Amino acid sequence: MRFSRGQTIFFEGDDAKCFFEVVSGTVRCCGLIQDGRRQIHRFAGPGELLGLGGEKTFNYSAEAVDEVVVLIRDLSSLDEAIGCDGDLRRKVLDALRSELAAVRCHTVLLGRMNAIEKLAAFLLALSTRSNGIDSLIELPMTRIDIADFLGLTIETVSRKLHELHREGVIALDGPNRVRIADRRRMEAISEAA
Amino acid sequence: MRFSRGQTIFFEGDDAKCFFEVVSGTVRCCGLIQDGRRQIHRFAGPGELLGLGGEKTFNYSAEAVDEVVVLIRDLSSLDEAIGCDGDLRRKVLDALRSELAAVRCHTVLLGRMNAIEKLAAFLLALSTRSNGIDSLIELPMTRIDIADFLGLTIETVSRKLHELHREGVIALDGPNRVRIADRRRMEAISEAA
DNA sequence: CGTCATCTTGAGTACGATCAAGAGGGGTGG
DNA sequence: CCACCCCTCTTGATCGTACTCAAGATGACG
Repeated sequence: MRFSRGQTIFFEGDDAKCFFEVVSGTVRCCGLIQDGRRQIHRFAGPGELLGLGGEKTFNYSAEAVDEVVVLIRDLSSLDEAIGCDGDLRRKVLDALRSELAAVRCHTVLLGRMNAIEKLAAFLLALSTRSNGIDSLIELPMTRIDIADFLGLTIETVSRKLHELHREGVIALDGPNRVRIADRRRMEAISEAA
Repeated sequence: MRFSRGQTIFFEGDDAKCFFEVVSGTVRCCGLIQDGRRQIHRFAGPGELLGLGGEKTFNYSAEAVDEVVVLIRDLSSLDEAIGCDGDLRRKVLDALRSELAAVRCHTVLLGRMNAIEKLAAFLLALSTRSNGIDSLIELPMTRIDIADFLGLTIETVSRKLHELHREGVIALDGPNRVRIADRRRMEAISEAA
């Protein structure tokens, strides 16, 4: 199943009849408060599973950040299937556990880091997730997405990005491309646990 | 197994050989950054499971907030046991899912609420969790714990608590006892999704 | 009664938000 | 091909909330 930039994959509150596996592209998972404030919990990339939260309805919304392809799987029979199929069981449990670990890490970032530490930690996480070796980072998401992920405003994201640039820690090649120039300093700034 | 106020149940980084079920008392689960800043992910009460994160080592620390009794369970055989035992499977999956839902909710609070909204949401959650009906809330944890849970400082927690009191939304009966005087206003303040 | 830890309160500061304006870039249509 | 529009991003000025630093109050315990 294919979704294009900005399309919603599922809404918070929808009946959770199925779960999803991201094949390509990036998905943002977000929660809202009534006056429109938004908090993105997670950017999900290829291989990651969505919608395992597992109550009757989804408790967050999922939207396509760019061109996204997902597999749709039936959720109703998952619990029993987990019992039978060891591989599936491991896959689902691993997905839940790594999501839990990631969101705990994110919690520390949101509650206890300042703006520049948040940015540095975010960029480093993207770097290790996508390229592994290369220091070039593609940002498929807009400043709004980054801000809503880090608990900041778009202006602060922009300012701190350029501050990192002025200090020689990163190079900016257009708004959506960043290169880590000084990984050591970057890690020092985001001294996360 | 019994722990008293302030004792550590397990450390971040310890080998995760077992998991825990809280029998009585309150446990705080927290992550740290190197300079000592702390973020509490969760307060776990009776019936809740700890340590299901499931990597080789724990990725957070658990400490007793007050007098705590926990059951210790072997983790090594859990994956297979989940395959055999449907009740256990449901219990573990439910625990993972509700923890995930709670931490997502917490993420919105940390990233997108201001101090007074955080306090109101925190007190309401405590109220529904413990008493259900009664509006009296016991706070087993100190201001430091509350601050580290909400991503605030102890001074701000104290100030905002007294602000809610001045406005007639809550009554304060000593530092560790709060009564919700005007639940409607409370919910309006914490208009969480 | 004294000590220690926790909590409260005040004054000043700083960080990030808000408000506002302008720059860049891509797409569409004339 | 250029002009225009729209959307995103950047940059500046000001403001406000929560933090920091500091001192005092409260309560538990020996």
